[in-house]
Amino acid sequence: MNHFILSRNRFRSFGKKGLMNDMKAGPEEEWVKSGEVRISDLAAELGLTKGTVSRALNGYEDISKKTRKRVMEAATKRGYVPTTQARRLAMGLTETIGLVLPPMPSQPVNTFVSEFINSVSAALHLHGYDLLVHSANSEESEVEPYRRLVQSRKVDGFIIFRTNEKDPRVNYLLNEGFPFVTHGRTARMAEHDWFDIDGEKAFRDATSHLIKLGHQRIGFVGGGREFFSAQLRLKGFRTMLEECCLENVPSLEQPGDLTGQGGEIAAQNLLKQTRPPTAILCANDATALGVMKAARELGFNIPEELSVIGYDGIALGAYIDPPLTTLTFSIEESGKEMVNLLMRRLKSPDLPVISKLASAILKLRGSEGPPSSIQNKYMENCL
Amino acid sequence: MNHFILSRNRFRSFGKKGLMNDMKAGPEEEWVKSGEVRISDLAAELGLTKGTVSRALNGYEDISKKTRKRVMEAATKRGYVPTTQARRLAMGLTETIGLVLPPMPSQPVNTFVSEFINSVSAALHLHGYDLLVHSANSEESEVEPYRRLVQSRKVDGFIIFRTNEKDPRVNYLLNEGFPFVTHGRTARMAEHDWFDIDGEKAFRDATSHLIKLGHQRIGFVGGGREFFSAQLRLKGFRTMLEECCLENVPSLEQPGDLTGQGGEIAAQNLLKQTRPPTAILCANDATALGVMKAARELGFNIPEELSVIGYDGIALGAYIDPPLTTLTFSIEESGKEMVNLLMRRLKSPDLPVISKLASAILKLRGSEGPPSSIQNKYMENCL
DNA sequence: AACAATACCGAAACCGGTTTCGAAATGATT
DNA sequence: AATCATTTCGAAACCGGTTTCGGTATTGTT
Repeated sequence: MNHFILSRNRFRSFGKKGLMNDMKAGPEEEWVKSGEVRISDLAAELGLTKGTVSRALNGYEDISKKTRKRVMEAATKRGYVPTTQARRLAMGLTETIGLVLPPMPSQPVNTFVSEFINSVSAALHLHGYDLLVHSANSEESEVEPYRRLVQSRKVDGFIIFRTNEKDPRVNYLLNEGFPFVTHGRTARMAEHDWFDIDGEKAFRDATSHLIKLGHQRIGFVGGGREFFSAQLRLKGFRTMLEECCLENVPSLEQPGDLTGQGGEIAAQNLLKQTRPPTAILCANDATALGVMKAARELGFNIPEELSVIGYDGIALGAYIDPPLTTLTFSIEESGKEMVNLLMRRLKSPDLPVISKLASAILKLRGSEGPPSSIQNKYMENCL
Repeated sequence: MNHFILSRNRFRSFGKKGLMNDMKAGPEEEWVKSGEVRISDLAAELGLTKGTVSRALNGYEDISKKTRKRVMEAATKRGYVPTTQARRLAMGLTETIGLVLPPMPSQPVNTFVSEFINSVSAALHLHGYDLLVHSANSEESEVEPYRRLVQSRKVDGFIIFRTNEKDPRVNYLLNEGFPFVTHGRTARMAEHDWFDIDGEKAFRDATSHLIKLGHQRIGFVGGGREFFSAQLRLKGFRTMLEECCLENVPSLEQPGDLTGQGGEIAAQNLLKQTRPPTAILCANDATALGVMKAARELGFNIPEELSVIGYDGIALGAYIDPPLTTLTFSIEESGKEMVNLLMRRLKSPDLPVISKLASAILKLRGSEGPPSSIQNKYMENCL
């Protein structure tokens, strides 16, 4: 809503059509400037009404084959493309999906967001949908952007990622009954469609891998408590420790914040202990990079004296020394699957919620190995 | 255009308004489901016509203070927000800017895209514009996505980045007379607004820095010839060599492709020479990481035996060993400036083209230093 | 050949806003 | 009190499509 005062008589170009009709008689009939022909022009040119032209182009069966052909030929010849806004208004839908970027860390290290946007956008396009990307203003409430987009009816649904366990965005949209799909689970995951990577299994795998290498004191650097996914990764770590009869040492579990700095601090806390861990699992690659940096500064050789494993599969992890072993998953698949879930929901809003869990795979690149002094006295007890 | 046949009598919910009017009499008047009140509802409720309500809300001066207040209060009370699609159709604009993601390398290396999208989106929002992100299908022509968006009138203008010297997208849009701004210069930069980082100056600075450290054999790993910006960086490198009376050795200029792999290959070509360079300048950070990897594998210590400098300022560079010295610039500023240029263009299409050149700064992090054997016999000749 | 069924298209309403234009109500002027 | 200028609002067109409904023209049937 504009609250400032406007002069009433603003310029408005009426009668554009007359000008166009003149142009169509011109000599260069084939070079049509894009998007200047309206359905009414086409109708007038063909001696039909715009309703008929519309039905012909949209495949209604009450149009004769001959007329349909005539209309379609004229349409392609004149380069007619329906104006999206008008079509959407008439049909009562926006054919647009919203994606709100969460406030970014000042120095993002992974390329998840751009890859994700890319795959989501591509998948949406196959369904004739557009992607509206909105950035969150860190000064306002997290749900505000969603509220704006819903109220102004700019989108038909949302793609949400980086969910928290208690997610205000999810609460808001569930309350509104507005369609959306999340990348990541939430406390209310039984009430909405979601896609997620099985981080718990991923960290069981990674932990198991380290244990098999002979590690018995394994550190863990997590994410904030608000990130459900980070909690699940921690759970996977603990589960596998227990399965292998390894003691869960609280001091070896350090909180992090999914950034490099957080990793540095956590690593210092871990490595300055009298009995430091021989391996550290990190909730993501950024954290792992911080851990590796701190380890170097404290004189730990990787992987001889300390194994490090991350999560995210960032491409540049392959170029550092040593290359970072990490858990990877297909971002492209994530985008595709989420779009499928969302399209299904838009088509039939009352279907039961469904979800999809994909798995991450451990990409061994060299930042882990057997501990320097193998002490596998407990190993016989378990498999 | 749908070409499949549809049955003619599809369900359409007319008369939704009657239902709504019933609801508004209900007991829970304050909990309004978002976006269910139309301007006609508001008008009926107030005993006004929708034209009057519209003018009141949009600040026309032919509405009495009293009426305006009444309307605005009712609007906020009922939670009225105009339907974007309808408003845009009536006003003949989309208030949307398109951004087409170029086909990504399978492993994107930097976070530029997501940061850029974020800043562009935020800047657009300040002007009441939305950002439509479209992904390019690698199988079709580069301009096809642009053509589609123009023809269907989904956007009012474009933000283009990663320009090539001869850029088909630029040619198409110039030909259409469609507004856009580029991030990066092109062969036709005199004909369109653009924003760019002064890569030439950046590489003059970096080269100068290395020369002052005592380097005399400096290698350069570039990007493909199609990237105008990479060419300009090369130019800056050459210029500074010449200014300092250093010989330009062709074998020290290696082509690259802006990826880590390309950097590895180029570094091998450089370092296996009988007189390898003591420093290597890279057209971007991904390349620099590849160079560092290859150097390590060939037994070169960085920075003692080889200095490496990149370009992009990726955050990950701070976490590797040694931390990567690089040329950085503000992506946020890029986004903001480009949006400013574009908004200006949309407001007054006939203004002369303008451009803005921002500078990168050399962020010293430790991957460069004086060469092991200082031979600065030429240094006295120049400053 | 008369009549019912069907194919085909025009007319008009509708989506939800914005803007123009003119008329009625109000206020100022003489 | 009559006249004129202003303020204020209603009526209606418009943006560019889609969809409903009804009326001809055409075809099919016996």
